[in-house]
Amino acid sequence: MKQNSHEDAYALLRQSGHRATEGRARILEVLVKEQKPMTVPEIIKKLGHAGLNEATLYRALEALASSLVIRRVDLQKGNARHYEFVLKHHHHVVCLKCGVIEPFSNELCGRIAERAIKKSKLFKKASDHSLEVFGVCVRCLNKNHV
Amino acid sequence: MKQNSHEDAYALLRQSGHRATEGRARILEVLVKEQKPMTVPEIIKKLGHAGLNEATLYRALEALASSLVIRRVDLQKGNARHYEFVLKHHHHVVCLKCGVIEPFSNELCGRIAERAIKKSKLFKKASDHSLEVFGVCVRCLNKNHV
DNA sequence: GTGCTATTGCAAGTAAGTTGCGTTTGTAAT
DNA sequence: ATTACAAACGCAACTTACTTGCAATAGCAC
Repeated sequence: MKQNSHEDAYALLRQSGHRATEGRARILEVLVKEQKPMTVPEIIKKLGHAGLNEATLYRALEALASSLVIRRVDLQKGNARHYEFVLKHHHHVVCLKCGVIEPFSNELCGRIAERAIKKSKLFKKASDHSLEVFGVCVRCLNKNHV
Repeated sequence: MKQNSHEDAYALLRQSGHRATEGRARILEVLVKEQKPMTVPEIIKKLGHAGLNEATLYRALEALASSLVIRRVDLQKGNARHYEFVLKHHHHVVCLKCGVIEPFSNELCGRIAERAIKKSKLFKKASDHSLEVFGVCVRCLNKNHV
C-alpha cells in the first residue's frame, strides 16, 4: 500500500466526492508525506518544477478542507494559512521564534469543546476545534543566552 | 476609573515598558472597549477619521503583543490577524459561515497545555495557548434550510 | 463516444503586511 | 528647563498571500 501513494490519493479523493485528478493527488501526496501543517508557498516548493498553478492550489486546498480530507490550521507563524493532512486528531506546540512544530494528542480537549458548545446559546454542534500551545523551543532559548 | 480610559491606557503602557503615546493609547482604548478579537482594518475603522498610519498600527500591535499587553489570536476568519485585549484568559467558539464569536472559559485547558510541554523534548515552558472551537451558528444553520 | 460539470491555467486585481528612512516626541539625565 | 537619545511615527514603495473572471481541459456517468 505504501508502495503506491498515488493510488491511495486517488482513492481518497473519490471517497470524498472529488474527481481523481493528477493535481489534487499530488497535493495530497505532499501533505501525507510531510505530516505537518504547510502553507501554499511551502507546498509549491515541494511540488517542485512542474508545480500546479497557484490559483488552482488555493482552490483545491479550500475544496479539500471543506470536505474534511485535510484540515486548515492556524498557527502564529507568518501570515499564511496552513493546511494539514490529519490521520488522527492532534494539536501542536509551536515555537514563537523559529516556528518549529511538535504535535501532541489529548483526549480531554474534544470534551472541553463539546461542553463549550453545550453551554453556548449561539451554537448547537462543533465541527472542529484546535488547541495550539506557544512557547520558545530549547534551541532558541539557548541562542538568546549567547 | 472607567471615566478615564485614556489615563488607564497610559498607565498600562508605562507599566509594560512602552512609551505612553497618544497613538498606542487610542489603540488600547479601542481593544479594551470592544472586548473581542479585531483585525487591523477593523481597528482602523473604529479609530475613525484621524486614524493612525497603517504601518504604525502594525508595528504597535506587534510590540504590544510581544510584551503581552494584548494577545494575537488566530481564528479561521478571513486572512487577517486578530488582536485582542485580554483581561481573563479565555477561548472562542467561531462560526465558520458568518464569523460570529462567542467566548468561553475553561480551567482544564491550561493544564493540558502544561502537560504537553512536560512531555515535550523541544520545549520547557509554554508562554501561551489557544483553543478555538469551530462550528456553524444556529442563525446560519437556519439560513441554509431556506 | 457524448455531454455535463468539476477542475485547471492564465492574467489581472485586491488586500494584508513589511521595510527603509527621515521626522517627531516621550523620557530620563543633567 | 534643557538636552540628548531612543522609541515611536508617517510616508511611500514594496512584497506576499490570496482572489476572481473566463476560457480551455479533462473526469465521470450515461
